[in-house]
Amino acid sequence: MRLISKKTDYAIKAICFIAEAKGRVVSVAELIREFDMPRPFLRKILQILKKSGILKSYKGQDGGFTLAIPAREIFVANLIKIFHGPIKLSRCVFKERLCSDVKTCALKVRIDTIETRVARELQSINIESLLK
Amino acid sequence: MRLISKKTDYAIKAICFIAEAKGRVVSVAELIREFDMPRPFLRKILQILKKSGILKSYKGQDGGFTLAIPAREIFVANLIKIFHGPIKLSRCVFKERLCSDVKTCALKVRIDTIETRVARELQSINIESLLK
DNA sequence: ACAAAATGATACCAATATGGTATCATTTAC
DNA sequence: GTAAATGATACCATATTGGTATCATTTTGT
Repeated sequence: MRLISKKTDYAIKAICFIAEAKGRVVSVAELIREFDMPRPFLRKILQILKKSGILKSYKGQDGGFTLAIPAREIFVANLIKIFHGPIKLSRCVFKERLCSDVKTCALKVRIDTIETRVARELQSINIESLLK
Repeated sequence: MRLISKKTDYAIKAICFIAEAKGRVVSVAELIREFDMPRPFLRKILQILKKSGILKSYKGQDGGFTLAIPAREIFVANLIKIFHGPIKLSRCVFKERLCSDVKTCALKVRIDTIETRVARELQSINIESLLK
């Protein structure tokens, strides 16, 4: 029951570092010199971020990554979604046999409220606000 | 990344039903007649709830369960904690090498704020409010 | 041309959490 | 004494998470 997994955590740190490089291409080698992350795992994460349009990549010697979009437009909620899908704090109980059950629905309404609020807050945290 | 797992879900439904029985001893047989839950799984859940002091149990024929404490004093947050441990939305990054990292801490503060709020809300939902 | 250094793609593996099953022991009511 | 209930415990299946390994491709520098 974690909002921030290793993947998200590594991704945030790497993106912050790349953002601070201000357009200079940053390689995985440089990132693992800076952070304590397993190289192949980080590579996989960066590849996913590239496919998701968060990073741009450059192959070949002196290759690496830059931001594909401004740091201000990258939100923590986006990253969580990329690695773990939509934020769903409770399963959809409506598919169950007893979906009309008052107890379940009364609870679902309240969990949904919490969920919406959490999602909104995560959507409000962008990478730019984590820099410096 | 679910707040309400199957265990918690089944537990809540079962506790609500037992609460509505108003002191009458309720057996597993009766519960699975009412709800669509796997018998051995539910048994395990109820045993844990008994050990946790939420339910009282009665062995032997005509045995079963009653509430050990009033429905008003059983909170959803308690149940989540029983089955999944303390609600921790982010891992403790302070143990990591780069714990003094500004980015990480800036994020941690914000995640912690969300976490505290979620925990408080879950702590405010008691079983009594889900009855009828 | 070629080697080095980088990412791209992909397959695989280990640990953990979750959801669930099965079995036997013990207790109690009739 | 038997049936019906919980107590205890061991086991299993699946999904998720975290991580490794390998080879292909691209680019730079000589």
